[in-house]
Amino acid sequence: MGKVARRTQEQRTAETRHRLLDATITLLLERGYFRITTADIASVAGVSRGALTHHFVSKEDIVTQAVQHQLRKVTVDLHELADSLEGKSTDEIVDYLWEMMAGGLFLVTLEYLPEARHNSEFKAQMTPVVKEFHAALDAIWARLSQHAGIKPSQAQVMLNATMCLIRGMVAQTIVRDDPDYFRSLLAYWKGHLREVFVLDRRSPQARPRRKVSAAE
Amino acid sequence: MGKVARRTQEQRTAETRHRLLDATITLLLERGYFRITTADIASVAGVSRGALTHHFVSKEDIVTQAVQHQLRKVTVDLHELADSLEGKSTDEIVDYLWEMMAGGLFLVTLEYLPEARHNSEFKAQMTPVVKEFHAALDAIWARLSQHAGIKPSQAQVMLNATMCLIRGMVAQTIVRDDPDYFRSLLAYWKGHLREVFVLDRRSPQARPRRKVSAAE
DNA sequence: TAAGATACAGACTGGCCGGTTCGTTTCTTG
DNA sequence: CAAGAAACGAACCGGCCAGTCTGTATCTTA
Repeated sequence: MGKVARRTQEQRTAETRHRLLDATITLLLERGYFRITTADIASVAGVSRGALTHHFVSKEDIVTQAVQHQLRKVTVDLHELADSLEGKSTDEIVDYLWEMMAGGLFLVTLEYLPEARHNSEFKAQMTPVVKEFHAALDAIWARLSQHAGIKPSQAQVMLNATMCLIRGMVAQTIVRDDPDYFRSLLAYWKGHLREVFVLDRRSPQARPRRKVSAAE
Repeated sequence: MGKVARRTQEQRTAETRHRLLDATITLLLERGYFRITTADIASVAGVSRGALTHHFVSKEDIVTQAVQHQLRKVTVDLHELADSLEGKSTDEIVDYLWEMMAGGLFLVTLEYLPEARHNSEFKAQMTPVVKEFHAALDAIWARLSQHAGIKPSQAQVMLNATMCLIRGMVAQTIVRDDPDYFRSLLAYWKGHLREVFVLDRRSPQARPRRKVSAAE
């Protein structure tokens, strides 16, 4: 049988870790944090449990790093979205964020949140990972606000609200199978965003039609 | 020693079940679904595991019934809120809903959602419980909309959006310790609600409240 | 008040799983 | 190429826990 080509230690490590992290995300999504075992992860990754325990000191450790892995990929995607913003509507941005969150990102979050709430060590490991992502989001919101006729501070609040709305909706999808309901909520929110957010293609000084009350 | 007063079977059952359901909610909130055992629940309730297994066929069963118990109590509270709505602002309603959700209701939900997502039997048991609650919410929203003088359909969407926003925010509180952030989101949302409710105030029909149906 | 029914108590068990340990293979370095 | 280091594989173990089962107490009913 064809032996694997000779690789440097660095390559072996990178590949194995990568496979394990991908497998972890896949399994978090498919089976959830409390229903997967380290043996499952190793199996899906196609390596032994020994390999897993060699690279990650605990289950919490590999999950934390897997989430970081995922969030960083998503951050890259979002920056690409911000790159290609010409002619995009706020509707499209909302749709994009919804697809992203409902398509797995927030479902994975929902899997580890209960653990984070009750396992302080795990929470301590996860906190900086989440902070990094939130900071990245703020940067992306700032970029989006540049394309619109509103102040960055307003964009921050509105887009963070958008994310929270979507989070709540995704959570509800688990126990509420009602696409029309979610469509109506998204449609309402898109309408609201359109009123305030004017994605601008030419004139850089488009003004908001309404004032938004920022922090109290 | 003072023996327990003689009780009918019905009383014994009701009391034991009630203690077990209360203990389940308490423990779901404090330790989470996957970190509590049926032995824990029995212990907190002050009964034996035998009593628990006598009244509930499985862990999923007792959790489902405990959640139903909690949701029905919350429904009563919300109807009381709707009763005493004179002179209340939308700000106060938002604050009430936030306190309710962040104070435990949605944290409990977050505990069982992962199980519901991956355990189809559990999900099947939980679905009607959640549906009942959603229907109750719709009825309450209808009452609120009559009070505020806006169209029921609009109130449905806005108040459901409010709930989803709050859900997303509560989820985020677990990994984001930043009260100012959440305050600013709530402040923004209150402002938005004020605008809409004021906007539709111009056709106020001050009719007496009537019973409303949850039907679409 | 006796017999059956219901409520409750507590021991047992079989499977699971994360962490540990140790042996083997692959790569690096001098 | 030899020796050490890193990567990996696999068996083992100790604790945990939901469900089961059997025995006992309390209540109902005829």
